[in-house]
Amino acid sequence: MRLSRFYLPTLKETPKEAEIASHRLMLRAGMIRQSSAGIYSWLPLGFRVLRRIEQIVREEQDRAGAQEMLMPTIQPAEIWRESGRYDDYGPEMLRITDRHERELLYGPTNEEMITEIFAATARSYRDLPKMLYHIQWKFRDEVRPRFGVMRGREFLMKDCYSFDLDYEGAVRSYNKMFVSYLRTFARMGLKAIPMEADTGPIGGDLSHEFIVLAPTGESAVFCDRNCLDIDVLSEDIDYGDDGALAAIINRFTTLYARTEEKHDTAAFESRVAKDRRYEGRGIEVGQVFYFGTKYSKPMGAEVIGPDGQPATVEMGSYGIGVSRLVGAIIEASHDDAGIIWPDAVAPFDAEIINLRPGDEACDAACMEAYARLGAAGRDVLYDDRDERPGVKFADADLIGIPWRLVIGPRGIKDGKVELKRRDGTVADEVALSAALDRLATAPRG
RNA sequence: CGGGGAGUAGCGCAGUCUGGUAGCGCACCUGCUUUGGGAGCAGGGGGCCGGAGGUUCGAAUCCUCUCUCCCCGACCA
Repeated sequence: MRLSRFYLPTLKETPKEAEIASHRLMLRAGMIRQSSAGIYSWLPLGFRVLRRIEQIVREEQDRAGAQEMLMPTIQPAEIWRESGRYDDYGPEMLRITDRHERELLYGPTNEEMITEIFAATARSYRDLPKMLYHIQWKFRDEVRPRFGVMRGREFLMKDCYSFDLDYEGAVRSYNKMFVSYLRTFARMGLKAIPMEADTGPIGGDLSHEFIVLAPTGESAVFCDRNCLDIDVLSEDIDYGDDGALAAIINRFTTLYARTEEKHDTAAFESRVAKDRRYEGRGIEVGQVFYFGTKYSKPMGAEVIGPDGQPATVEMGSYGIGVSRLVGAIIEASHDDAGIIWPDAVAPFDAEIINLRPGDEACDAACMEAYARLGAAGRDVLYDDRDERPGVKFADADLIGIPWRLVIGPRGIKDGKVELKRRDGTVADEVALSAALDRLATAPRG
């Protein structure tokens, strides 16, 4: 993509409404534009990131055995009356009436809808287990939306629902999602720690929040440093091996990891040696939750069991805040100049900066780089604009593409270009061909 | 929902107290000069001053009502 043709309305000054880094940087980098409180349009740069995050979530859901579907944003009030939540939900639910005076709502979540679908179609225990998910826009009419996409009213969420015949089955599903989440966040370059979460009136210990560590996070978190060192991506995970999954989960759940709401200083200090105590801040990006028959019972989601008797299905739900993740990743990875995208979610793999468009040698070198990287399957942003170098460097820092290839008249007369990582780990003056070899084979994360 | 603040050009702001034909910086357009970290000079375009009523010869400015947005708190993927 040539930057001269790309719709990238960057801002030099910060819009005054943006307080936190991710909000500020997303606005400045031309990723989003606010429509009304807590509701945003996603401009091309932001949309690219959103799609990449969504795709990682999708791949890891599929890998864990969940199946993608799509449910509507608008739901009938009726099914929420069946579950008893229509009145419980309160003013956070956006209620709508259509021309026939039918009561509708813009879905804040989909337990009722999926349960209703499942109840109407599942017959036998042989239909179980199942895990179904979708990635869809939701709406919660927050009293006070803030922090940009981190706490919007409209947000993109992946929600998955599991259906099992009994508690043991539900735990297996829960474990699959738990491990899937570990992999999902790790692939995005995040340290996400599962922390014990409130299970509300249902009780039990089967709920975890996944917290991304970021110094600007909203809640204080306390955990054993050993949590930070577990590398889930290097393992070959077999989702059919219940024992292996349980073992991975045990490694986390036996370690102390809690948010401030559940933090217990005495327990922390007795369970975690002093040098292993980690205290920081974090952002919740996902939650896994077992809730048994809370919805299946009132909505009649039953199957005939092996014994010929009807059995109410055991359910769980598993959410990931996809749009929130965009903000969370920026909170976890930025500096004063701008965003530092992890490779796996970056809007482009590399940016080529032509310091002197119109200079024959620079143009030729840039076009060679652009063509070669494109042929190697890289997504490249080519800054061919007729701007001064300072403007280009500043925009490049701001939008945070992981690799930067700077081609200017000074270097090119010696056949040299500058190859840099946005995160500062690489800054080399090398021959163009060497830089291209390196970029063409660099991991995409 | 309680408390605070703000709506004036795309963005950041001044002007409001003390009414008198709307301004600054950046951005944008044209030309020339520049070109390795947000260039210089010259010229130019762009505003029903959030909206509705009112007071006045005259309202961005005073009065009334209203809408929106932001911050702190309570609440949340």
